[in-house]
Amino acid sequence: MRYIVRTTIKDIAKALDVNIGTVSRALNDKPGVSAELRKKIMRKATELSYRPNGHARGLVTQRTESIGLLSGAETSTFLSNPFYAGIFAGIEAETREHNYALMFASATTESSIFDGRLPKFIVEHRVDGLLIVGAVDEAIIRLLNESHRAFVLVDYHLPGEDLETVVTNNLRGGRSATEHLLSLGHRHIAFVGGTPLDRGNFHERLQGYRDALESAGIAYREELVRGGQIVGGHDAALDLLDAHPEITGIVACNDANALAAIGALRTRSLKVPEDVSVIGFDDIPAAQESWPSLSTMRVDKIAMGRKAAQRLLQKLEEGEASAPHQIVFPAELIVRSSTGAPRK
Amino acid sequence: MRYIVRTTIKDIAKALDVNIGTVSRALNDKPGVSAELRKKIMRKATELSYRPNGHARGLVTQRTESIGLLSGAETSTFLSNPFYAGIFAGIEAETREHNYALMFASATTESSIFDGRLPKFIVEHRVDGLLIVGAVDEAIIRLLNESHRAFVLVDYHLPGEDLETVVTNNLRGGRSATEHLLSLGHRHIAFVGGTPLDRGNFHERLQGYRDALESAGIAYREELVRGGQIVGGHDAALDLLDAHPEITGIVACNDANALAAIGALRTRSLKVPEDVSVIGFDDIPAAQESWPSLSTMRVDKIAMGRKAAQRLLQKLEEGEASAPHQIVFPAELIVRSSTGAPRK
DNA sequence: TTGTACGCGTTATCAA
DNA sequence: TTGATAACGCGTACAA
Repeated sequence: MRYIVRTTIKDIAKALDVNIGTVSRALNDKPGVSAELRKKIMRKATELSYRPNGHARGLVTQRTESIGLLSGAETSTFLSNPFYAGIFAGIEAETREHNYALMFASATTESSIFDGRLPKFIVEHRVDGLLIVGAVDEAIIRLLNESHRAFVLVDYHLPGEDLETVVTNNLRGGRSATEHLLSLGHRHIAFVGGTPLDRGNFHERLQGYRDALESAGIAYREELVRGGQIVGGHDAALDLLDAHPEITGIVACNDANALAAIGALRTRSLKVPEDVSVIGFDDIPAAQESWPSLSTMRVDKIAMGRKAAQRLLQKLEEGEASAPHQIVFPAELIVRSSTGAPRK
Repeated sequence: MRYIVRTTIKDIAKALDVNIGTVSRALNDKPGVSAELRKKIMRKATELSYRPNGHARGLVTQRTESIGLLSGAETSTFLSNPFYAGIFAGIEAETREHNYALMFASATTESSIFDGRLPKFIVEHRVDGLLIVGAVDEAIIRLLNESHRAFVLVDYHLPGEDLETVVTNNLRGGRSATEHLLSLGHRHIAFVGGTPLDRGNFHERLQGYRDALESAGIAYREELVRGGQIVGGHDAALDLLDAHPEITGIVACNDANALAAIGALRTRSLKVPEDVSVIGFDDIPAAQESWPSLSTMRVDKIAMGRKAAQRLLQKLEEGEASAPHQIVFPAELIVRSSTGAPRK
């Protein structure tokens, strides 16, 4: 479906009676063109509203000047997660500022590593590099790595592998969240939500929770920990509260689960924070808008996205020489109204 | 940054001692190749893990087999709007299933129509067509239309223009929402939220509200209508409630504003729905998860996104001949627990 | 400083 | 059915 004949460097060359090589050099700011002629060419280019043809250029330069964002989760899940949405926004901003185009696709686990199921833009090399956000199939990452494709993992890492990553300091964050409750005087603190809980981000946050308890001289009680999906956060909290009425504080694996837990407390007519304090993780927009507003560990999602994109673009410039960085973003304690002193 | 020499049809041709033309035909399922040779070529292709080069192909076919998603809002605003996120997901699904790649960019108003500020993939014709989601600068739409680019407007339309659009039936939806409250016995019904309110979706929903009142023989009172941003939905509702304590029902321009209004009611210690009923619009995930769960007008966002992508792809196939469709999706009343009979 | 010409990988047209 | 070859638009090494 093409109606319009686009102008090419050939047209410009013809109009000015110069050679296409000269036009190409002028347009690309390359040396070897007199200032005068260069100006004339530029003027003619805008006059004819010339736009470079990405295909032709890519064919010779072997570069696309676009990068791909690969989601580890199903698209709707990915986008409806405010954490990932923030990272996406950061990536988009940085990408645009560097005049790269951005492609999007999701690589769900079912899609396996068979090429046909991998996003088209990866298979067909239509991007110079990849930003992989969230947990994707290890096999895919290995495949990409072995075929020397440039990529950066965001909010995910393969323990023990020396890959380019941008992640949150979950361990310290989980610890800080717990310490906040401890400092308020809480002693019976539960941990809710998170799947999986035996590895990944939530595991690290849980580990931070354990560390904080230990440092405070409080025994870790496995029965005060309940994993589960977001909606399950509600049920998990109900279970816990019914079985362990001594609980006065809850550390949630993320804000969504924290909000679900607050819903559960409401079901039991328990007040937040008078009866039970709740702290989340991520600082999604809803944390501020909810009632009561949610104390949480803030992660600068935009900055993470931007940083990841920066690293990728740098990698693309430096080429193979570039040594992998592992960048860790801190989580900052934000105290709002869902946490307070424990009930007497 | 290329480390690997990709195999081309030339390699396959050489390996099998046939001509590249033959290889091309075989690989593209074109006639003119013996079944036997075709099979041999296919086998060799997988053996050498051949991947077509999009640039080379695009250069000759003038097609990219990718489409662009253009957001009318700033990326973070766009993504954090569950309505748009749903549409995005629908678009992505449909696009992937048709084996098209998807590019993303936002066209905020400040970016004006100067080419340099338009997303790269549009300027450089790196997509075959565009899905424009939400309100973008009219000048951009005109520009695209005049240059005969293929595009579909989603959740937006230019009144009076015969463009390809996929929108929600806001008028009827606003009417249904209001009628729901009327049928419960409410007589003092306010309308909150929405910017702008003098045009676009929210205007149409407001119009539906007016129509419903009129049909019920209830005078429209301008003082019961308050526009405003989402966060402002809270303040708008507070204003209204303080000035007009007779209000027993609220129609919100969308779910986000409805939830904000509920927050406002809580601030005034008014119960939902016992004291005041609230109904939203869109049926975002939070509508179901909130407390009380929100009655709303459901819009099938995924289906809208899919439909829009379908139309675009069809347009691309049919070419100029394709007459613009204006597709209108209904909004379905979902009754949850935020609406009930008015207080006595 | 400017021009020439080749090649990037593919499709398509024509001839064999 | 198969082969040869000319585009497609651009960048660039080399020649002038």
